[in-house]
Amino acid sequence: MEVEVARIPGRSPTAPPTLADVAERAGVSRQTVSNAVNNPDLLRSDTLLRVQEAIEELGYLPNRAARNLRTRASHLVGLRINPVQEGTASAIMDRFVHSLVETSREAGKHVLLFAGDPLDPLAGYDDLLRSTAVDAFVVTDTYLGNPQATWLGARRAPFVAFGRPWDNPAASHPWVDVDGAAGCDLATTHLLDQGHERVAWIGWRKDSWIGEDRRSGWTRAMRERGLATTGLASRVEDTVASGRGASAVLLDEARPTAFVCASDTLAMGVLHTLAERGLVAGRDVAVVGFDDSQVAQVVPPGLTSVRQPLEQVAVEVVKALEGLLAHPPAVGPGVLLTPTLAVRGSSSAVGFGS
Amino acid sequence: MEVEVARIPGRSPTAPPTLADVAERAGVSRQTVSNAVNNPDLLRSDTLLRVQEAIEELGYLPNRAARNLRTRASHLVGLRINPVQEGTASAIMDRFVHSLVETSREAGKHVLLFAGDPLDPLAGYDDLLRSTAVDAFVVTDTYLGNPQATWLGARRAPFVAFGRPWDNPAASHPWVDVDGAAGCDLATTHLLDQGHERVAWIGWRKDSWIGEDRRSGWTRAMRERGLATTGLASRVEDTVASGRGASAVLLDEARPTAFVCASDTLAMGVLHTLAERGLVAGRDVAVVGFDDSQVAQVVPPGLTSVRQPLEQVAVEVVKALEGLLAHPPAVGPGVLLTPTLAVRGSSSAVGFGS
DNA sequence: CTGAAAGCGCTAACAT
DNA sequence: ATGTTAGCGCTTTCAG
Repeated sequence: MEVEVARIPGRSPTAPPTLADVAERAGVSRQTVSNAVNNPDLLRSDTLLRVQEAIEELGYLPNRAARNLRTRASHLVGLRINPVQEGTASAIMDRFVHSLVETSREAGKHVLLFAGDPLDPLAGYDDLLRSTAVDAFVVTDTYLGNPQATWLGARRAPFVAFGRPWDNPAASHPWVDVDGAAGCDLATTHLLDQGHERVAWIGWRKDSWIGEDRRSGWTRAMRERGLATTGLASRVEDTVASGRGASAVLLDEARPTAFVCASDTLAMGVLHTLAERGLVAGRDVAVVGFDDSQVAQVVPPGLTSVRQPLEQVAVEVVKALEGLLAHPPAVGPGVLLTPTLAVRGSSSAVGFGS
Repeated sequence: MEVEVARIPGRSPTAPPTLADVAERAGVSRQTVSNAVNNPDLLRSDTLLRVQEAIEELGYLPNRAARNLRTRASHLVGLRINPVQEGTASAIMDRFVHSLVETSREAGKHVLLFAGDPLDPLAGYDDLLRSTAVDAFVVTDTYLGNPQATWLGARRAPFVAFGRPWDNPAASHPWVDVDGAAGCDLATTHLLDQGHERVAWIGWRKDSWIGEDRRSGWTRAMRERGLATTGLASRVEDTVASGRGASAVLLDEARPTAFVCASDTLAMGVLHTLAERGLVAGRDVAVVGFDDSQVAQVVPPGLTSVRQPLEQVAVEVVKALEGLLAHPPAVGPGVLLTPTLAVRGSSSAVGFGS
């Protein structure tokens, strides 16, 4: 296929134009072009215009590598991703990653992905840092406290955490998190408002900070109405099978009429139990999950679920990144966002019919 | 918090060591260090060892920006991601992205994410290309043919497509794809083997190449057994609601005992209809989806689904990228991989009970 | 407000 | 097998 390409005089037709090309075309020095791009207000308006025209005509865009070398910044943000957990519902990262990419672009940054060994929370960071491949990191897996924080802190690596520094509330790094307790309070209150009184909890084991936080929302909402929680809670692993098992036991022993779960995965386990017993979610027993995963959105009759405001999280994370990378660096306080509740058929009759 | 950091003599404690630092320490020239890193076989083994020791001691890693500038390569691969479709089941990208990141790392590349306007298949590519931010692209959304191919081709931008060049089978760019027809043949045959004879199809509208490909697998399998397909097929949009509506109509008018769907999203629609009518998936009516999404894995009683070998796809994509970026570039033929079937409760009694 | 000079850290080409 | 020279394209001094 033959294609028309604007030829840049004196250069290979495929080589992108450089600052020098633009300068020549506009009849100014290279520095002036650089200023036109980075500090337009330094130029007289007519020169500026002439340079901008030349830039336009040549389709000039600054060479990243050169700029990065000079400014010691890559405008890249590293994000570590873990393997997708098969058989799990919570695909929260998907939504977060997209929001982060979108928001980063508006801040002139791009997101660089790297893989992590799930067993080693530190793997992968070091190389990128030492090779100056990224300016900063977004750290997401802070569920086990975050060893990254102290480690990255020690290397003076700028990073923003999505997740609170559970093990060290006084930590000085910027973080953004979603209030899990508020979310579960919301979920529980929603169920109580529907007339439920025996609302069970299925959550994670006690060593999970996030799990305890979410659970506290359930406890709080129950206590607020003067309802007992004894015997209504279960702590298991985050798998469908565990949710299934826990809900079966709870139904037998505590006769709850509703379940609040620490994750959509667990909630799906409850739906399994209900299906097994010929019970209908939303009619016979109400169920609420956490994360508003795609699963929650499409499973019949729709799983009510706590939805994290990931778009907002991304905005705050990028804001924090910009502060962090500014001169001088500015670190604001942690940001705690409030989730919402996506109500569907599993917790209301509304989902039935149409 | 006070931290011990190895001080590099003569430099700011935070500045990473450079080639020159290593050279000085090892008592060789900078070029020799460069060779030690990039062409170790050029060095005498004892010098190599000495240099490697110095590298080790200083924790030296080449500065990416400098290397990129010099070699005119970023070792970055651009991948455009689209917003997560809410209310949809197919989260195939998640798995693919992770595989790609893993495989790329082994090839010394990283994945750079950028956002795309779903309405403009070309958006975002240009800037990255002209600013030399990436060496190549992985193009995934080839479902509408791929305008990117001709566009990127015209700019001499190296890219590998995940997806066939449907509109131009003779296209000369490298591509990797999964045989959708084979997948649906597999799914249909699986159902026929269970004794089903009236196997319905719910797929996409005719203008979707991928949809037609998948559908042809169903047709093929049915014909092979001498079964009629008339009245058993429906073409709708890829939403849960459409799958629900289509399955309701088909059940009323054609009395199928099984459904093969072009996506898990549509299959979930079928499950909705079954739930509405008090029918049990896998016992009363069999259902098979496509993509083996998380939804398929966790919905009761488990949705049988065609699983794309995304890890393999990633491997082939990276292989193609390496060929493309080699000197001279080597473009192999398109690679077509065969999916497998993840069998679950929705198409067999096996899923029941435990 | 604009231009000239220097150098970021690295590697390709050549010289030894 | 190792060292020397030059320069990738840009921005940060510093002069004019």
